[in-house]
Amino acid sequence: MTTAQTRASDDPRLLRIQEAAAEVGLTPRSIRYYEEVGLLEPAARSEGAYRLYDESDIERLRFIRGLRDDAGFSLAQIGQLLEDERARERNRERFRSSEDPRERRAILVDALDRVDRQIENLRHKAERLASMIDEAEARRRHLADHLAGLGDAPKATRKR
Amino acid sequence: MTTAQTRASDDPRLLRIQEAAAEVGLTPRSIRYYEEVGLLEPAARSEGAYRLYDESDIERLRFIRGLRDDAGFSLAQIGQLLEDERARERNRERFRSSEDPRERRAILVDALDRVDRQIENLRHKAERLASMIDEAEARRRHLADHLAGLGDAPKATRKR
DNA sequence: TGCAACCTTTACGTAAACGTCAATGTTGGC
DNA sequence: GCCAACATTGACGTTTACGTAAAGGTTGCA
Repeated sequence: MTTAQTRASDDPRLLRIQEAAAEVGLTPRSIRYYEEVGLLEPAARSEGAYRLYDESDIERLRFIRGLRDDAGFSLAQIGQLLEDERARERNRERFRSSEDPRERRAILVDALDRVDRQIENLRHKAERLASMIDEAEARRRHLADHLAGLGDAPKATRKR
Repeated sequence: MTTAQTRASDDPRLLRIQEAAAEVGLTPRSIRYYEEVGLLEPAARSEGAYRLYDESDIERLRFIRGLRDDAGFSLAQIGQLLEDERARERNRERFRSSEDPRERRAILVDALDRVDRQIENLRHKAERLASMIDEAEARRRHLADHLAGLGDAPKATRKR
């Protein structure tokens, strides 16, 4: 029996790799590499095996790029974060399908532990950044004060 | 056994590379590499060309390590930050040795611009991290609520 | 003075995160 | 049904940030 599946190649909301790359600011090579190391898989493949990405793939790619560029995480760390997310999903499933209150509680405690560790980790990074920002702002204030002390602008000081 | 008196050549407060490495939690190789790419130079060399590090070198190495491990900066970025710091130092010098108010003002405006860009940069990273922390904390609260709803601990849950 | 435990430079090896061909297949408009 | 523009899977090249080994010099204690 032939399954008349959603014909991926027809859906205009699916992007080919170059379009997806342009959309999120990556290169096709990077996206393929992320797939190679298990960070994501395209939602579908065309008849001729072209990778096709849907909206959630795009979000995921944006997430990865953000962590890489903005937060400076390695792909391994990003993989860990994504893996944690999947683990949470699985745990929710386990939790829902469990009847034993002791087991349900154990699942929650486990999840709580992991989240705590993750928060600790992120906080550490954030604190380091915060103190760098503080220092920079202190310098900024110092400079601004000096500048104010010198009187105003050099050329056109007066506003008509 | 001998009392291992770590006398470095002249000044006992100068550390050889392995001691410095142990002190800050790096390897000698890394320190040499940082020197190779221009991140620091040892305060002195012994008669036989051993690298000798003083207290300010150690601080600098700690700084580098912190940025690398905690904040996830690349060595190139760290180099940029250290370079900025040296540029600030030079600018202060230029500023002090200048008489012309217009030039002094220009120097300050320039410095202010650079600091602003740096702050912008750091803020971006910090915001990304902050939102990740928020999400994690939301999950944490959610889990904690569920846990509380299940009734209390299985064993000894007395908190202080 | 001897020598073990450091250190030096030089150089090749490696893992991560891609860049860049090359050979070949797919799509879609005319 | 043709063909330019895209895609595929290798496979090798590159940069960063070191690890590691080799060949030899230095230090300092016995």
